[in-house]
Amino acid sequence: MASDHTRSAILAAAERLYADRGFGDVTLRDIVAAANVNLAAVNYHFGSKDELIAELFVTRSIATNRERLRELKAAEEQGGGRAPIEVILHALVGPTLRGCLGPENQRSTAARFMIRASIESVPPIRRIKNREIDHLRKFAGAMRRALPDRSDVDIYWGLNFALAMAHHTIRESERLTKLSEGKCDLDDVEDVVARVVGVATMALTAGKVEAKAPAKMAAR
Amino acid sequence: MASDHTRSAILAAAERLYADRGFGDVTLRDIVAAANVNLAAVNYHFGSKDELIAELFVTRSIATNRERLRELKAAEEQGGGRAPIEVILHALVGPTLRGCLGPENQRSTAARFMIRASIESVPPIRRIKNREIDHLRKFAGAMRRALPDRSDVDIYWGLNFALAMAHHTIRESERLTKLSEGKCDLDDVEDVVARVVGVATMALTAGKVEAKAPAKMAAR
DNA sequence: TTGCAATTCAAACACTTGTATGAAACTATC
DNA sequence: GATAGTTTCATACAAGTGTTTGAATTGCAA
Repeated sequence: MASDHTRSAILAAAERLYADRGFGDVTLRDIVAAANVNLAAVNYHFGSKDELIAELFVTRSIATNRERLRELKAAEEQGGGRAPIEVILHALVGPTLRGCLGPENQRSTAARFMIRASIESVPPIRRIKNREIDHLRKFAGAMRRALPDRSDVDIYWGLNFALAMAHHTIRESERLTKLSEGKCDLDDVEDVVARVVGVATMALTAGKVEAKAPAKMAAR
Repeated sequence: MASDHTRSAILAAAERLYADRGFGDVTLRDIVAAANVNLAAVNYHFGSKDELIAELFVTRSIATNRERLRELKAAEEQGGGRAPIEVILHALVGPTLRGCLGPENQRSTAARFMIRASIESVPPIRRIKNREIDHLRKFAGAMRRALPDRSDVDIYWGLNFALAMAHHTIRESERLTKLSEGKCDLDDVEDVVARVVGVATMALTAGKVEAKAPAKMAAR
């Protein structure tokens, strides 16, 4: 067992560096320098650089997924097995957005790391990432229960678009701020969440309460 | 002037390799091997690896932007200076989606390269990329003319979400196919374009033609 | 304390990267 | 056809990468 101090120092330093600068240009020597440990410590404790990244990713992955599922389950139980679509979507995109946006000093390193992981797709992560599909399927199931009249195709597209808006907003938050000259306030996280959930909900419910599919025009 | 053959062979090979495998793990030696030229040729013709990437990016960048603007101008002129919002959004996301989705064999290498560039953000590209904001501003202007009652904030968010859905769908097309077990047909590009445009249009016009804003609930 | 395993460390290793060099081959002009 | 300028080529270089090694150090039990 021993001290464990070195091990966790490496994990913390690596996560912070990866979150800040991406996987591309963070070297093992950067990590050990930030963690104040010896170069060989990484290979001693984790086996290889890739295994370190993998451990980082799986740890955060199950944590994030657990949080999302907790929100989901709670909502479904409260609604007797069927939650409103907005609440489901909120459970899907809320945790990530909350972690990655908002005032600089209260952003979670963990969430920023996960965003990097979802963007850069380095080999050790890509290998693990397929399991995420099972996790998303649970949300698809809940959405189907919330919107029993919707086709599977529409459900999946709605899920895709919800994740798209959340992730893209995080990834390009700087550009959106600059483009809008600060008019879009990315620090007001709950407003961002509400916008994403609102649009996704509309995408999923359009043509149900109202007439019929307003999409499909323009072009060709 | 000379043959130029080597130069363009390098450009073509580099673009294809970067589009397929990303900037991260494509080496100069991979490129010269694919182009059947000598290793030193890259530095001779382009100065450095970064300058090769930059030239690739600026060339494609102005080409893509020109295509999008051509569609936009045409639509606005036809509408007497004001185009329908769906057509504007179609001009924004159509070209990219068409280039990156659809049957494998007819995907444009150029567009796939641009997606890579918009994702991986390697230094030489990041330096150039700020000009894209000016380009997006032109679309924001057109959208404002199409929806004069909408606030700037809503315009920018709509623009952001439209790009989000288009890019994310391209980037995660494989996962969406797997998640939906093939039910979402990513090869039907015009259907994808229509879905993206449809949702973005809804996001931008909600609470205008119909009753009142269905968005903004959930949370806080 | 003694002994033994776990951990740390400096150093080196094997490999890959982008770039530089100088000679060779080519091309076009006179 | 000789010459000057351009382009190709094999090769070497310097720097950086993850990993390995084997000796030193530490921590803990007998």
